[in-house]
Parts: sequence; structure tokens; C-alpha cells
Amino acid sequence: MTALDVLGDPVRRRLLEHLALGGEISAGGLVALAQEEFTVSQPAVSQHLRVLREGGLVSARAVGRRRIYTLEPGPLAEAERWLAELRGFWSQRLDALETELARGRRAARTDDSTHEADPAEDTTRRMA
Amino acid sequence: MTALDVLGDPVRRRLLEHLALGGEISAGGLVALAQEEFTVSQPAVSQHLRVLREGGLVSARAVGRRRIYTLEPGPLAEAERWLAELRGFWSQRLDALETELARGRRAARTDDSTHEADPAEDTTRRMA
DNA sequence: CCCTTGCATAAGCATTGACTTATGGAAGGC
DNA sequence: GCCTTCCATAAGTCAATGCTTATGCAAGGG
Repeated sequence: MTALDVLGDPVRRRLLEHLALGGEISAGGLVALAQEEFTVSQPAVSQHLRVLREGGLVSARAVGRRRIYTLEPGPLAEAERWLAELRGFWSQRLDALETELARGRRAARTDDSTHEADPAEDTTRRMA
Repeated sequence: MTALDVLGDPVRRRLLEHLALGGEISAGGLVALAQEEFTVSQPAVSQHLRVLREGGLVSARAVGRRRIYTLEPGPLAEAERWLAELRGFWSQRLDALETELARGRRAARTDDSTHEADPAEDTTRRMA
């Protein structure tokens, strides 16, 4: 999930948005666009582009003395899947809880009271 | 998109995964789970939980002296939408490019040659 | 051929951020 | 009423990261 590490910066996110909307954009074009919204120098943007490249989120090809950048959808899709899976398991859990409630909770025969989910039972540090 | 800022840490991501799979988990339980995979202290995990709380990714309620944490799907869904939109615009662009190519490219009447997408045209710094 | 443009890298600095140990307070067991 | 457990916060350290200026190199234009 290196994509989510790379996405943790607003400038990089904006660069990706511009690439998604505008298609292929040269490094200079991306610098100009970034400087419309952030006060950053050309090297700063270039370094962000390097991070994006190393994360596989974009690719660059040389055309003359220009570097044309393209969005690479792979890592983005991976991140999206990760999020979707989280949400999936979560809603599944919600559903389970609902049906549990709908069933009238015939359990709770222990005279205590509603206890929380059990995975947190052992809180002592099991030193690895 | 503060969610993506918060998601830029592997420990926090893992905590969210555990919450998604296990439902509600106490702070101590999350500490124990984190310490199975990372060598982190209890305060470190507590600080991560604070970041997650402030980002709205989780919520906590007090039960006795325990703090029970719950996944909040809202920000996650928002991040997912952002990613999906990126991918959406991108594939749209890809499609447009394909149809353009399929059309045989009747344009290119200017004797020059294939030029790249135009948004990068002006590369001078327009100082804001 | 220079001279300019386009972009990347180097080096240095400042800030952020993740960790640590230490501590405190609130709730429960005895 | 203690003592323990659970968890959060405080304070300080260290590394990572994002920025800057300076520079270098490759490609075109005159």
C-alpha cells in the first residue's frame, strides 16, 4: 500500500487531479499549475513528481526536452480496493449487529449486562 | 481530503483494518494487536488513535474504564470517492484518446506533427 | 556554435511527525 | 480506602520530509 503513503501530501494530490483531468501534462505545465495554488518552486514540484514516479502513480516519457507525465491507474486502483474492502467488512459487521439486535437478543443469559466485542479481551502485552 | 493524510501511516492503516474486521475494539485491545506486528509502546498507539479520532476515521466511547473504538465509514468513503473520481476522469480521457485514434485522426492538417495535449502550453511562471 | 529553455539533482536547512519515558487521573477490585 | 488497571497527555529526542538556492546537463533556436 505504498500509494497511500504517497497520497499523503496535498500538492501531490493536486498534481494527480490535474493529470486525471488534463491527460498528459509536461513537467513545466505541472509546475505552472501547482504554482497557481501553492507557493512552491520548480525543484519542489520536480521532487514531488519524483515521489509520484517512484510510487508508480505516474510515468514520464521524454519528448524533445520535455518530460510528459501520465497518470498510472494501477496503484490508485489498489488503494481504492483497500478502502472498499475496509468498508465492506465494516458494513458486513454492521449487518451482523443489526440482525443480532433484530433477533431480540435471546442470549444475555449471563445476568451481567451487554459486553463489548471480545477480541479485546487480553490486554496484557504479549511480548513477541 | 484529510482522510488521505491520516492514512499515510502503516500503523494507523493496520489499526483501521483490525477495527474493520473485529468491529469494536478497546484501546488496550488495539495496543495489543499493534504490538503483535510493530514494536510500539502504548502511548504511541494512543497517539495514533488520537490522530484517527481527529480525522474522524474512528470514534471512541467510554465503557467503564475502557475506551471502545469504532470505525467511522464517512471519511473512508470520501477518500474512496476521490480515488474513484480520479480513475473515472482518467479512463474517460483514455476512451477519448482511443476514439480519436480510431477516427484515423483526420486532423493534423497543420504540416507540423503530432503535438501533445495543450494544457502544458504556457510554462512561464504566471506569478499570482 | 553559443545561448536559452526545460527539467532534474545536490546540498543545506527547517519543520513535521513518530517515537520514547514519565506521569496523572479515572474507574474497579479487594 | 487502597492498589491496580486502563488510557490519555506532557515533554523531549530523533529521523523523515518538504522546502529552499545553486547547479548541471540535454535539447533547440538564432
